Amino acid sequence: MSLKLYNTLTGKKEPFESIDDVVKIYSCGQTIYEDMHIGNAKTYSAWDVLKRYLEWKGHEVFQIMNITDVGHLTDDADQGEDKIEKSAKEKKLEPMELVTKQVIKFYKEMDLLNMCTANVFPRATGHMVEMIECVKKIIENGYGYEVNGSVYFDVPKFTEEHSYPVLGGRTIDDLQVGAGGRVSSEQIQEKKSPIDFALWIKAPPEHLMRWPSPWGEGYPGWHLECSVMGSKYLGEIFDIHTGGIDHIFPHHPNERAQNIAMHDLEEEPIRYWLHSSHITVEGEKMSKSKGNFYTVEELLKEYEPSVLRTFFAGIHYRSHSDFSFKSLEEAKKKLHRIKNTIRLAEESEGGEKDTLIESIDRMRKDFEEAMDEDLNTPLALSKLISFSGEINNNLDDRKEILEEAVALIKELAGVIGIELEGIETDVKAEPYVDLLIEIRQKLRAKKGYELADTIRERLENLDVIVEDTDSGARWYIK
RNA sequence: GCUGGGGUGACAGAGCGGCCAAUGUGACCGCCUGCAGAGCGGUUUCCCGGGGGUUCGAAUCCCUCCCCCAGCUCCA
Repeated sequence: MSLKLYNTLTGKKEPFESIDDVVKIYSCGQTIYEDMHIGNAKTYSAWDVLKRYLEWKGHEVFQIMNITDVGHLTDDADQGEDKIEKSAKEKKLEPMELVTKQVIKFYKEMDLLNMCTANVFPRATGHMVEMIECVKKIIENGYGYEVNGSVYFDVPKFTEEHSYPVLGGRTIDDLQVGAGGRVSSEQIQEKKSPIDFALWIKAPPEHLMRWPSPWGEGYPGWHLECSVMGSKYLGEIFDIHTGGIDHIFPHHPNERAQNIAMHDLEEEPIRYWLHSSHITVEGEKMSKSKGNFYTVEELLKEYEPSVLRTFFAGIHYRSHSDFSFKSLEEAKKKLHRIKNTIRLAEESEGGEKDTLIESIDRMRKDFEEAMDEDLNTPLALSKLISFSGEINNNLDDRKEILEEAVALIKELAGVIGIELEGIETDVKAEPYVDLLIEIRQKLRAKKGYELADTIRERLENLDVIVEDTDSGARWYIK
């Protein structure tokens, strides 16, 4: 069975074949001037799953995710203010100070969400030398020109010799941002063609983030870092490039053109382009002005990371989907169901049957089939939940079979990013809770239900769930 | 306007030519419980935006109409 992926470059689902033994993936990461929000996390989760699934299928994977720590511009067409600078000024921080804080937070949250799996998280500012070299090469190869300390990519020249497949059905004319006379700045006017874009931008005097270059002090254009870091860590030609749907245009086509221009390539530099759809919040586009902007930080105060990952797994990466607390609650319940099964199976003594053997085989196949179809995690998840039901129905299977089934659930859930290991009772609290439970059992035996119920309620308030069963009471931490 | 993705049971969401349309949630009923929880079983009817076509057969393919959503300054 082979994995099929929807390739934006061709607009088709294609069987995935890697160029060589190691699958190389570039994932567009974050511009690090603000906190990670639910939408960012949704996208990163998709690429984390991509990596995990490829590895599960036996590939070796090398994935990088860039961290943009030199700001892009707030305005269109290489104009306006640098977002990192802007945010730093507002917070009265040195730009790199802001970046440092945000990067630490980013890693922490990625780790909490179980998606800190990229092999390298390269940062733009750490690759200034390479970026300058890249610009030089593009000029040498005849696709770039300098004007007044800025360097532009010569799009018309490029299209004479190379294709410019604008991803997602856009046309090259769409590059003409600001060409309608709306924006009339010096920098736009100095371009040879309105569809050219900046490789290197001359820094105005007040600009804080600046680096010396052969063309004077400046800073890199938006698309440059991705071309440079991709080539550096993954090579001139590599397998997969991922990003948000918003990057379909113009970022990715420009990045692709740069890759070709800098290495003077004849062939396609990147084979598969994957794009993840955005999520809306309660039916509306997420935006700060609407106040429906949820950060990972605040959501993690209310929900454990696995709940978020279950929520993400429940949506296909290319589908539009809606985030709401209701949907998070649903995700929480799904997770609960799976966890419950694991508990029940682990607690079971086992019996003589081996009914589950077949289900285990089928589960594996179903999972792979679902995931092979362009990473259909919602289907995979639903299969996992059905499988939980089957286990619940066969808790009297042989113990080793139950163990195998549980191991499989953990393994497969792990592939779609849901961490199921380590749901243990709090060791320190254990003897005290046991004591309370014991007392409660004695009360129940004497029909002292009122107090017994109080104990149960009070424990529940402390996130300790008590359940009475035929063979006595058991408890776990919520 | 342009480009792309969609419209499936109360809701969320799979299915993309034929195995009486997954799965979860909600609601209701039953079993089990002192009660609850968890678990199990059942019910939630005739269904797949409208119309036309292709086919022995369509939610699935084609045409057409209607309606949503996203992208089109930077954004995951």
